[in-house]
Amino acid sequence: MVETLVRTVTASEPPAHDRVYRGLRQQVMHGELVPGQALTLRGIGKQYGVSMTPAREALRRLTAEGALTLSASGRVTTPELSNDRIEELAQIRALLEPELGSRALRRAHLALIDRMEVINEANARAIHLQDPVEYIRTNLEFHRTLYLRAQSPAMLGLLETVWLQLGPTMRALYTKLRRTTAPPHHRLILEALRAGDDAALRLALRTDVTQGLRHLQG
Amino acid sequence: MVETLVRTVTASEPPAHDRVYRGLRQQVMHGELVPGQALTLRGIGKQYGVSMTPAREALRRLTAEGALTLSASGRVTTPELSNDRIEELAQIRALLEPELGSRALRRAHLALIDRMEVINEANARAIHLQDPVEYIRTNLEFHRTLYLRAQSPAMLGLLETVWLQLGPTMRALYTKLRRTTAPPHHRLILEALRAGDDAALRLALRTDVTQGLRHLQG
DNA sequence: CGGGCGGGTTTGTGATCACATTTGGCATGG
DNA sequence: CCATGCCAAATGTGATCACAAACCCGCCCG
Repeated sequence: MVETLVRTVTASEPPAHDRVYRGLRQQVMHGELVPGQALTLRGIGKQYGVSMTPAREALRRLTAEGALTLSASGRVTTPELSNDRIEELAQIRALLEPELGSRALRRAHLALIDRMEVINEANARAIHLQDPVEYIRTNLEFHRTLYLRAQSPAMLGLLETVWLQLGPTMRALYTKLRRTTAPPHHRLILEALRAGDDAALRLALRTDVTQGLRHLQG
Repeated sequence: MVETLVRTVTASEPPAHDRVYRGLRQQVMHGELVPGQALTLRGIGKQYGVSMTPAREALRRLTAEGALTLSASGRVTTPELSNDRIEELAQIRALLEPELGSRALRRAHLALIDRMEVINEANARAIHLQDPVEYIRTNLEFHRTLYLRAQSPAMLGLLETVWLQLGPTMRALYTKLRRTTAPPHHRLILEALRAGDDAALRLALRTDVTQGLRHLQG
């Protein structure tokens, strides 16, 4: 355990804890982890080739964002959300996403819509291939591409913490219902964007969000 | 530095990093810290009688919530918000708080309103005494008492991170304008609650939030 | 055959240390 | 008087260790 004493610094790499954080964050948000999955300091450390200290910081950061759950004894797991909690998080999405979409609408140009179109095709492919992680990833990227244009970094930041909390659950839901049909309301979103129709866009975003998550609830 | 080797454990105290976190969080949210205030690991550690490790975890957690800002070199300070950012955070409050109030309205009973009345009187006292920290504290407690009834823990959690981000700025604003007049719209909020008027409550909350922060913006 | 109890193992917590980078201020030179 | 370079102090980062609590699993007793 002494082989990495010399860190060949090429160009000031990002800190180790940040690398660990980003890796885990992506795993959580994209649904690569199942709800209830346990994460240990030494396990994460070994996985990323670092000691416990950076692993601890990464986990602390993620739990602070709600991406992970801290048990009373300090154990860290991916969250197992109650149906009430899922419902509430969906309502938060339904509150924030139309607002972000509406703000983005004024600034949306054609290149943006084209880019969303491309992402949406990748999303359809992921559905056809039954690839849950890729489905979640492209779906979030579709939405984020739009919301980035809203120029509201704080609101987008809040929304991303909501996505983080839903990550493992979305994965579980997806593998449970195994949909093979096309993505539901993305076409409506794109049409509203092209038409510059604010009300239609808000509605399409809201239904896309609530529809996607209300399929379980039982 | 070896005097605390024996930790007289009486009844399983909370972890040190949590104690540090709570202390700092309250300082930030209540505006006890000025924007741009620097916090060092060793300084925090000495202040709370712990080593760097718990201090680091507390700071990491707070920066993850947006309560503190991390410079490129890893230094931690309280945030100095741009006017745009203040405006955006106010808009988020204006989006979340009417929603939370509306949800609480159905479940609000007289005892709750009485309690808010008491808090509001303490708030008026703080204004009269020109006590910014106590003003901010009672003002937030007034709102939180209402929102707790909404039974929407995730949404309230998001809102609290917004409050956290605004904490130092609210302090700076308060000491800058030194208002001595009564709190603006709290009476309207209480009246709407008593009347069970959803629309009036939403409006009163929204204006209370935006009014309070739009006084600077320069 | 089921449930409580034990003990080895795993795990989080906090302290400490070495190290590289950054910072801040002061002297020097223009 | 201001800019610049330099050095000591301050600071964040990551590794390692000791320790107590929690956990897990199998054994034994009822």
